[in-house]
Amino acid sequence: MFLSPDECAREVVEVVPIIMRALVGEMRRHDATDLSVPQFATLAFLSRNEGACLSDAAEHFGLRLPSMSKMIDGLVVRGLVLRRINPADRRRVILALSERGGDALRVAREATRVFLAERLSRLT
Amino acid sequence: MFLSPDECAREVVEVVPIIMRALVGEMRRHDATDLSVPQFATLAFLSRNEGACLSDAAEHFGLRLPSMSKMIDGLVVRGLVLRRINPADRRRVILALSERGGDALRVAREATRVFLAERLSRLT
DNA sequence: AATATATAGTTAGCTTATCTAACTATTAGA
DNA sequence: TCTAATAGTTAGATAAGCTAACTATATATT
Repeated sequence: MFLSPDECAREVVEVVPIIMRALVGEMRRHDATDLSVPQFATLAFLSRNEGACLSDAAEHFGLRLPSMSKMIDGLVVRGLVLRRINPADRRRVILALSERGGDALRVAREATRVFLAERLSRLT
Repeated sequence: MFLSPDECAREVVEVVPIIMRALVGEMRRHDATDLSVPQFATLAFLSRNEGACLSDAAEHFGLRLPSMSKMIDGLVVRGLVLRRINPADRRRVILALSERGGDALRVAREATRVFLAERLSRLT
């Protein structure tokens, strides 16, 4: 049965955030890597976009530059992401996963896979 | 075509938050009522659960009591929600929409409906 | 070539939404 | 009656987003 626009709006605005919060909460409790969802997503983006600059990442996630900058900063401090200046355009930055970042991403992906598989198997 | 567990995990963890943020951002820019998504969801819950107590709401949203308490507090201060002590059990609280809260909810629902309808009509 | 404009990022400081820990007040149970 | 449990609040921390204002670099215009 199809949803009316009102019902659809209700679903999106009321239900999706609840699902997301539940997921985030569960992951916080179970994820061995101790990555937040945005951190996880950022590592995943960089693994598929080696050498992206900050603006690339910000645009991909629909974030403002300062937000993205802070996000990346946390990952750089933790040694998961490498940030160096682009010699061809010294305003720009070149981002890449470090070896530890790659490891963390693999662990987080596996943990997420296990978590979701377990959850999904409980649904009808 | 079905998604592999890894792909599914990627979708959920990377794509859903982006969609949510986009939605929240758009709504912030367009919504005449100036309600955040959690505030909107809280009003909607109360409109369907007149007289709920704080724990009911917290459980429904998967939040801790202090988080829910703060949330409600903001709405009470804005005059959108009424909070009074349950005379039958004076530990409990009885929550309800005020008249203004009902109005705000109607306006927000309509704004959301318009926004989503416009967005959805642009998808294939 | 010199100056003006545009772009890429960072810093500072604010807001919202979540959490835990510790507290108060009230009810229920031994 | 004294103790346990329950409902909610307060205090304080953290994460993730924002805007405004800044620096540094590159590009464009005279």
